[in-house]
Amino acid sequence: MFKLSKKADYGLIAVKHLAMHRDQHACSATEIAEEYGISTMLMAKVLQKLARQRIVSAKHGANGGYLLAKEPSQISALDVISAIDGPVLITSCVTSHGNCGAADRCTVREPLRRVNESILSVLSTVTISQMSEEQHEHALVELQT
Amino acid sequence: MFKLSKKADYGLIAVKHLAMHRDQHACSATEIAEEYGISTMLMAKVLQKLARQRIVSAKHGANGGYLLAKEPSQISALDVISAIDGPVLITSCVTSHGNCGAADRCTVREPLRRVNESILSVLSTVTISQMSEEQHEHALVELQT
DNA sequence: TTCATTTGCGACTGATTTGGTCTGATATCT
DNA sequence: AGATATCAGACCAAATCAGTCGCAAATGAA
Repeated sequence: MFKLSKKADYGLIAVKHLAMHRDQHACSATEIAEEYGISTMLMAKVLQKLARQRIVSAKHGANGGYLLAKEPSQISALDVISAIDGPVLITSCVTSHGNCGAADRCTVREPLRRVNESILSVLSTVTISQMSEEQHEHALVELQT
Repeated sequence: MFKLSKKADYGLIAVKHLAMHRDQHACSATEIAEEYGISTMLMAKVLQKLARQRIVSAKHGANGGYLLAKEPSQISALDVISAIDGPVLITSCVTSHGNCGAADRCTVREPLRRVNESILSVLSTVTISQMSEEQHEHALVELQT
């Protein structure tokens, strides 16, 4: 129903946390999870996915944990969300390979594809550094109607 | 995972169908469902929700069916989607009444609220009449960063 | 070297959501 | 009266999601 998964939500929280604590020690999954009252196990799983996509870098061992792998301004909300939940597709039809079987008859496919791209555009415009700022400027995103 | 429900998808198909057949006879749920290879029962249910939100108007009885209740240019994709699936909220935290319990600690709440509004803006900018056109202009949507 | 700490990964379970069906009622036209 | 539609809600099965567990591998410190 057009909702972010909790995992993606937690991912954004974690990445923002790392952005705010950068140049300090690496943050362990446990540390982050406890700070926000999230299950340790689940936060660990989320951070693993972020690490696999090279959004954060992991450090094993005692006093290990996670660090941002890029500048906060180079990480978009879309990066985080799709690292955790896979590609953002508002309909199942939009996929490259599989289609909904009624693709030939389906008249909303193409309009929805454009809506999808607008949403991708919104999500990729929002960066972690923007999410960490107090002040908020305005930007314009091209909507392909 | 940020996907439109199938019901919302079917709703858009149905409304677009009605837009293309306006000034003709009323279209029954069965007629629309068969044209696109969708379960009749399910399409009926979708149309009922659209009727309850006054997006389409229903006509009972033989030769009855549904007609658009407004001009296609006055119906947005958001209207259709939220009529079927309820309000579009990308996180559960964003709700008016309930919050996620960790609201005070949650640092992504406010940024996500702005992303949510940008998405609402995208969806409300796309109208059924636009979805029926072949030619597509470009519009600008303000993104609140 | 040994041990505690921490990430990495896959399997698993339970809860929630969603897709889809069925039944019965009500309205309307012929 | 009878055929055709919508209306409403209960209902079920399948898919998805949240969250847990166990075990392996890497690393740092005593």
